[in-house]
Amino acid sequence: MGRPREFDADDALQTALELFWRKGYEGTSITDLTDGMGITKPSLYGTFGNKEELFRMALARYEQNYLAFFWSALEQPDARTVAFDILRGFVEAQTQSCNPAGCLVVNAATACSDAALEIHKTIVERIQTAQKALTRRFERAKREGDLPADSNPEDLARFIMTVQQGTAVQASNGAGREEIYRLIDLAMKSFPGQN
Amino acid sequence: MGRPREFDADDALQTALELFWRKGYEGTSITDLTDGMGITKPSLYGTFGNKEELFRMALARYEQNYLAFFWSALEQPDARTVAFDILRGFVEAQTQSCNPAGCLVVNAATACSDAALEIHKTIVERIQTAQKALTRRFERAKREGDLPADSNPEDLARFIMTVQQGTAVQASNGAGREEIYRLIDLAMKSFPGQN
DNA sequence: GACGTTCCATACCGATCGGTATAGAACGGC
DNA sequence: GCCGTTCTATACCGATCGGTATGGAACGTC
Repeated sequence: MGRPREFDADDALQTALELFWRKGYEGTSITDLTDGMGITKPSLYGTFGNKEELFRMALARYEQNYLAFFWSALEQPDARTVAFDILRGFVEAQTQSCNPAGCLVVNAATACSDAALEIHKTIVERIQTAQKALTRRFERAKREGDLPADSNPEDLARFIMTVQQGTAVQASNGAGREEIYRLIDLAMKSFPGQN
Repeated sequence: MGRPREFDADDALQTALELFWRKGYEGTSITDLTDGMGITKPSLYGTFGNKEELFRMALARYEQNYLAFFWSALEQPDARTVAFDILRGFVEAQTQSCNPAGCLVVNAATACSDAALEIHKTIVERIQTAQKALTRRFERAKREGDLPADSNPEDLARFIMTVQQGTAVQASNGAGREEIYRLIDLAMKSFPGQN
């Protein structure tokens, strides 16, 4: 039924993801995308809807391929391991030499034009969702006696997310993986638990 | 000698600064600028050169008005006070209710289009300059016995900068001043010195 | 009051933005 | 071989991008 498409939609989406990752949502033009993906504009619009929908698909792929560790880290037995695994996982995702440095989500989380407000809103929601999930996990840890009674789960979750966001900026600006590993070792000294 | 300009260049620059701060370099169009500043395009180009030069002037003003505390904090007597004053100063600048949330520099430090590469390079240089100055200050502190002999000044400086960059993202995404104050109190537990 | 100078208002520039209409090429089903 | 369908190629759309040419209005100087 009909002419088969001459490109692999999955490969094309991966390419779009890497372009958005490296250049941001607004910094990536349709021409950048079609050139990189090796397809024409009607193919892009026919397959992915429009630029915003394409970005959302790329974001979903990014979360699935590069941020999935976050949700499994939540299942670690104690709060300190949860926190450390999350930070290590983020750093790995942000400093793979075969991928753009930094984090697609953080890159899209700061200033943006009026035209990109909807995308920005989605990004902020995603961050809040993760931060809330981490807060819930730390609340559980506190109930389980895993975190001290005087600790504040919300503050601890915000701290971990903040360090992650800071490392994303550092990675975008050229910091290496080993340096950032030392950084999170240092940051973990603020976290309650085995000193 | 000639007709006097009908607007205050300083006010106009302040408005441009706030627009760039809120919407980013690429997200702010010339029309956004002229509308906000209440001037016409020839006036903008006659007074400020072009968009890139205007941004650089706005950046200089930003550093002067909102980041000057950084350089005076370096003169505090001990490393811990230096670090704490820097973090507090950043949070104050990023969470003033009369100004856009977040940090102009961090907003411009992540992903960007090819067209903005020069701006991005300048921003990264600025961050590196500050980070290096902080490293030098911590090296001095180590020599003075103010930091432990086994501490790594470069890592400590990177840590402070990373927390600052993370708080900028948090502020951009709506975190309040008090929450971020608690955050940096927590972060300072990783820093060598009194408890 | 004419003059050179500077600024402002309008209209315009080529290029690019995101997005689409049209037409032809490549397939499966009959 | 013909048909309906789905893809691709090209050309095009209005809007906006950053930036400028032109012409008149407002000044200080003489």
